[in-house]
Amino acid sequence: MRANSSSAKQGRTVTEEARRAQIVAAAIEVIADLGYQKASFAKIAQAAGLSSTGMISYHFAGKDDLMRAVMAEVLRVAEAYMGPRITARETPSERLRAYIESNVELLTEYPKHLPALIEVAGNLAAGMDDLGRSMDETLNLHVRLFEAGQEAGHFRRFDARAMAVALRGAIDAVVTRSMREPGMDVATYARELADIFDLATRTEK
Amino acid sequence: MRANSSSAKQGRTVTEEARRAQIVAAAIEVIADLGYQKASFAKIAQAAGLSSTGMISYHFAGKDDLMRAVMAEVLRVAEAYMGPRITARETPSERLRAYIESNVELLTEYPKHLPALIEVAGNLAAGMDDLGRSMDETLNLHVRLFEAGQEAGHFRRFDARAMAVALRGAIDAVVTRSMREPGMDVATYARELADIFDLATRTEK
Amino acid sequence: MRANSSSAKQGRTVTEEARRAQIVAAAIEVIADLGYQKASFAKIAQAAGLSSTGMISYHFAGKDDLMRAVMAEVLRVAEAYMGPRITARETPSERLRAYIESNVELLTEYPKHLPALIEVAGNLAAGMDDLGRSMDETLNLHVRLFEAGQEAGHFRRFDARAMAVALRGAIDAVVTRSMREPGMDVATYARELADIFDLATRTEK
Amino acid sequence: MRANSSSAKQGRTVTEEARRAQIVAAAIEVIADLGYQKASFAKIAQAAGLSSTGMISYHFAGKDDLMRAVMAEVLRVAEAYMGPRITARETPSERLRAYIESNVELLTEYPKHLPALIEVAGNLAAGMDDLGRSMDETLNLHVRLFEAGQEAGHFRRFDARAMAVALRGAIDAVVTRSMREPGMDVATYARELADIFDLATRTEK
DNA sequence: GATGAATGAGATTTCATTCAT
DNA sequence: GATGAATGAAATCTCATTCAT
Repeated sequence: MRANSSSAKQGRTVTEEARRAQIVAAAIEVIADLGYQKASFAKIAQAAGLSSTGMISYHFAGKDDLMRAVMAEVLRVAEAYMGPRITARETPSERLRAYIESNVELLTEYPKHLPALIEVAGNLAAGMDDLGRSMDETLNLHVRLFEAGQEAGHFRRFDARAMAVALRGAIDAVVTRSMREPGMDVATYARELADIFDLATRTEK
Repeated sequence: MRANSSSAKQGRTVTEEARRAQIVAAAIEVIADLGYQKASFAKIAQAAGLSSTGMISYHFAGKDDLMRAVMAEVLRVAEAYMGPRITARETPSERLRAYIESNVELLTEYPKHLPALIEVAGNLAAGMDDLGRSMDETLNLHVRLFEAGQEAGHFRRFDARAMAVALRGAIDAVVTRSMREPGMDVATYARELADIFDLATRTEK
Repeated sequence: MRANSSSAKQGRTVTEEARRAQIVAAAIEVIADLGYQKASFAKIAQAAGLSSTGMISYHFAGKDDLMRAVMAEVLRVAEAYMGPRITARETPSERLRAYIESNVELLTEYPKHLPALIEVAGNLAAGMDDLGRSMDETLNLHVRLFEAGQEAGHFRRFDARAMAVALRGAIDAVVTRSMREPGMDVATYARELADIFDLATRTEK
Repeated sequence: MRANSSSAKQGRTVTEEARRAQIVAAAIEVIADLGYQKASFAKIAQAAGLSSTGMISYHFAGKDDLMRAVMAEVLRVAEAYMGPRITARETPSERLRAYIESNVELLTEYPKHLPALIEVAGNLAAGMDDLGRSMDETLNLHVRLFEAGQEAGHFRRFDARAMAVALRGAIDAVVTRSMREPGMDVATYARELADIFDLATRTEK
């Protein structure tokens, strides 16, 4: 009966892990293409080449659980791509720029991941507090980065949380825009965003 | 019968206009509280004190039509509130600050309006291109504002569209955050956002 | 309150009679164009230039009552058109031919009437037995016509009721066909039908 | 999921085929008894012993799809019953008579099938052109049969299409009549109809 | 482990009808 | 006499989930 899985990792076989990955990948595709609303189990199963939705229910405890897995996967990919590019830089300013640029680059490398993330995050059901918290943690990361920069004297004094929210929102807006305007020149946006937050954070003369 | 109303104003009686307003108000409330997804006609009818969902279908041609009306109402309120506060200022910099601050203030004055707008905008069904375009127009307004400021020498040279997207996203992120954190100190965010975009746009020394 | 009218004539004012006629005419049009199913009060009211369906409910006791009136009107028009053309002939054979031809001609003169009749007759709700009986009467008329012809020696011996059913069905089929094929050459069908039933009824040898 | 089946045969399991057949059978029953209009999914599901209308939507893409299946089933049964009886005869005249008689006999063998077919055909929604065309093909079959008979000299010269329309209409009228008059003596009608069209088609002396 | 089938709740929409004015 | 507004039932369809095999 396979008492359904929660998002916490349990003992899973290799095949099961593969199936889950396949479903999550299909979900990301469908969510990015059709939006959260129309991303029904039926559509996802079809995209994954499965013959029934039962298979999804079998591997995930419910829609929420699947969405959790989608977010986790996107965050994993994002961390893998962006992490090294950020830590390769030394100063907070350079890291901030690297963060923005690598984040926007993700849009080119994995065009469906960030759109899917935004769709899911924008439709978090009440009671999925854990997911909300996981988004908050990402935000807190930004906050700490800004605070560290301030303490080191690289950044001017500003409300780190407000800056983090603005940064998140600005990047998300670029993602959203790229959904509506597929052929968009993403690189320009990356550069401009980096400039904006560089000017906004740098120590005033 | 009353068949189908489109979002374009037609000959409507006073009572009908009142009912429509009542329904739209209820819809804004419900959307802000429960999210776009769970804002069914049933919930909205209940919030509006109507006995059946048929009443909503009677006054609006469908969910899309109602959503159009919701957006129109929010934009109307926003324009009425923000417009005078912006035009009262003279320089582009001051107007930019007034724009940001009055926009965030709206969150205090009409706590459900902007959240509702964001929910609706984030769930635009395919084929509601007119709504998408109406959002684009708002963006274009920003673009023109920035370009005007640049030509007048008040703003540095930057990609006006990218700046507009960033601004929109940053403000929306504050709105979104305030939804998750009801007691939030909004004024601080307003001031910080204004500072950020002041620094990001001002002519470099 | 105008306790609603049944199809039996009561004391009606001139204006009321005019309104009823206007509604019936609109109903015939709509039924012929859209079919019985989609001929809702809303569509009929719209076609009649009325602002609400309430007006129809006010003048007719219900959908059944309206349909009764539609049938009565069509039968009235048919009788007025066909009656004289039939009685102008003398022999049963000639009258049979005149019946068929004038009936098909009606399709040209009043293109919506017979289609509407067929739609209504084909969707008689259970419990509208009176309407069913009124159709039966029309059929009985045919039966009597055939029997009279047989007794007078103009027609061969056949089951008059079966012949009547066949005739009714053949004519109705032409009407139905003309609905699906608007530009159809109706005259040919009229002539052929008349030939068929002439051959089928005439005294053998 | 099973999403949507079209009327074209796809890979279906045995169980599914059985369920579909069961639903179609129930639909034929309900349509014949209550008429097309009142044959809602709810009634059909009940007649089929299903617990919900969802089951029907699961197996058929919509009401249209179910109706298509109903027509296909009736035509299949009719062909299976009538086909051999017709081809057993040699001359066009005999075949015509066999056609009529076997068609009317169907009414005794499968009392609900032809009534259901007529109800469905009479309520074809706009946009179900394929169904209309499938009815036209049946008609064309008649046309070709008549033309063949004419060329072979067995039939007099007449408009084959008009004759086909008359034949179809006459038979349908018998079916319709048998619906209103359940205990009707169908055999008499069969014989009389055969006589009528024999006389109407035979080479004139 | 996996599949197809079944379920039942819930969504939007349409409709005929009624009622207060 | 007439109108617009309101009603509530019913219809089709979609969905996430469960279950037997």
